[in-house]
Order: sequence, then structure tokens, then C-alpha cells
Amino acid sequence: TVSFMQKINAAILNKRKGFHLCHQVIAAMETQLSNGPTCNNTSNGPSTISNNCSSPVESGSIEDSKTNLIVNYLPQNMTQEELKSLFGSIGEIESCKLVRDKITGQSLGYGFVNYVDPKDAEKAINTLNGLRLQTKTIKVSYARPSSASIRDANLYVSGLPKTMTQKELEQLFSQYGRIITSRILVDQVTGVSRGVGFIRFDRRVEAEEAIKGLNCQKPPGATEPITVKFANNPSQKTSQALLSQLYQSPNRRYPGPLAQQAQRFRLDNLLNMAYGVKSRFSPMAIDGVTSLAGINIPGHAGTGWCIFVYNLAPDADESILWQMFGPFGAVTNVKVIRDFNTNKCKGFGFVTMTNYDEAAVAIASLNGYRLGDRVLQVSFKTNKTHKA
DNA sequence: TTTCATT
Repeated sequence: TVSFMQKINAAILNKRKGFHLCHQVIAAMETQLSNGPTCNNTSNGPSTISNNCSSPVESGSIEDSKTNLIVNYLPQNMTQEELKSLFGSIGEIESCKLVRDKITGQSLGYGFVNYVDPKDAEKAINTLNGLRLQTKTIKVSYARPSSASIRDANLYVSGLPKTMTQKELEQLFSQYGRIITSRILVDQVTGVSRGVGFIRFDRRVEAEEAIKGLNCQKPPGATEPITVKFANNPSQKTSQALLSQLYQSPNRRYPGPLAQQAQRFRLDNLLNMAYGVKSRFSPMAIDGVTSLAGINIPGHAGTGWCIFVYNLAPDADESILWQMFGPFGAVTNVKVIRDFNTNKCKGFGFVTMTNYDEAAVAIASLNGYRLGDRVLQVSFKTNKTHKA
């Protein structure tokens, strides 16, 4: 099934649809804020259910780092700085690395965050695992020690009985080693298994043994044998897609009326020269023109769109701002303003978002939102330094 | 029929 956030992002991209899906954003958010981030994926941390009891290697051994985290399922456009900003809101970070394709430089959708204090690492797992950012639900877990032996341990499994559950799939494969992730692909409409799945083992040798033991074998009770092989590497697909894009006719990349595109392009260039604005524009294009005559653009701070959030509770923290605004689009930074002495929130904070469209939807949706017993006021930050 | 991109 299509998630709420996928619908929302589709709405954001399709400007003709306006803001009528905002209530769905709120509905999705209500669930998240009331339940807190939840994500019960098979973990590579100590909580995995898939350990082989007879395995000589205990999970969560003493040499495992208690400060280094792996973060998976990050939005494609999220930068290392944004990753640092998000996880830095929990505690002091020793180092932070977004993994990128060596050739294209594109994010591979995961990264590592190493905290100074193990308690902050634990807190990050508890508060940020399962956080929704744009169309993604991020996964936060302890990183395994870096090693060549854990690479290329991902298996593609096909021909599975349609009735087989993820748990049964794990049971079948767990005899060969420690499972890091498992998934069964389902039909988007019916939700029925497509008979295809993935198993990521802790180590490549375990994956090799599973291929030897299970490829072309019938699972218990099955009528047909399954196929087990190493999965394709997704980064290869990205490179191929990028290469094929180079050969596409340029005008195929820009749907819609040509005149409209050209006009927007000119406006973008003007704004880019004046303010370093890079993103796609729609309603603000008009304001952008007037701003060239010296009129302030509300909320625009050079690196993104700054949003003012008022009426936060004294115990509000950065994570609540990430949870509220993250689903609407690219958030580069959040800040809760605190009293210097008490360290309590002074009732307001700021959120920076990269794209105007996404910021506008977030504001339209969250202004007037009831958080606990308070009604929030959300707007573009205004420049009040020049008041008479 | 290759995922919600695990060094």
C-alpha cells in the first residue's frame, strides 16, 4: 500500500492539487507523535531475534562499539551536515559519515554516527529509530565493526510459497547464520506476497552456505524449489540510471508547457544570482521578483527557509521539531531556544527547510496544530530587526 | 518480478 507520506510528496510535487491532502499529513503525524518512532525491523544490534542458538559467535560481543551507530533508509537528498544536525540534537558527536557512491557522489541512503557518550547513542536509537523523514522511515541501530567479511552478504530469494511469512523466511535461513535484515516483497495493491524476498546475513560466508544449502531446495511443505543467489548491488543500478539519463533527450526531463518552464528557469536564475536560491519555485517566484527591488523574502535565510515555531512547551526538544517537520520535506536544521540558566525551552524554536514548497505545506499544516495542551503558531520567520 | 541503498 502507498504510505501517507508518498501521497503527500506526490501532492507537493503536483502543485495543481494544492493543500487538500494536509489532513492526511496530520493524521500520519498524529500516529507518529502519539506512538513515538517505532521500527521493528530486524536489527543489527543486540536485539535481533534471528541469532542461531548454536552459533559460536555471540551477538553484541564486548568488542562491539556502544557509541557507533548505523543509520539506514535516509532520504536521497539528505546531506552529511543534515545527518549531523539531526543526530547532534541528541548529544555530542565524535564523527559522522554519510556514505556516498564513489563515482557519482550520490548518497547511498545510509551513514554512520559515532557519539562521544554511549548513553547518547542509546538515546538516539530510542528517539530517532523509526523517525519519518520525507518518504522514508529511518532505521537507527548499533553499527557492526567494519570488516570485509560483512560485505556482499545480501541474498535474493525467489520462488517462495506465497503463504510464507517473513518470520518463516527467517526461520528457514537462520540455520546458516545471523540475519541482519529480511524482507518479503508484496503486491502494492493486494498486499499479497510476490514470492520474492531478501536476506542479509552478518557475514558473507554465511550467505554462501545458505546458497549451497537452500538454492533449488523445497522449503518444508512447499511444492516448488526456491532460488537463492546474491542480490544485485543497488549502487550499480544508480550508476546505470544516471548514465542512461545522460543519453536522454534533454526536453524529456522537463514535462509541462515549455513557456512555463522557460519562465521559471529565468526566475530561478535571477533568484540564484541574488540569493543563492537553487530549488524549484512556484508561488514565491512572484515574491522573488519583488524581492529584487529590495523587499524582504519572509523566512529566507540564504541556506533555506527559516520557520518560526511558537508556543512550545518548556520541556520541548529538537526531536519533536524533527518529528513534526521531517515528514514534509528536506529539513536542514532545527533549534529549540532555551533559557541560559534553566535550560528550559523559552516557548519557541526554528526549523530550516530547503524547499519553499515543502516549507509552505508544513506551515499550512502545522500552524494551529495542538501539541499536548498547546496550540502552535507556525510561520515563516519574519525579519524584525528593522522595525521602526 | 532485485527492496526501505548495512562500510
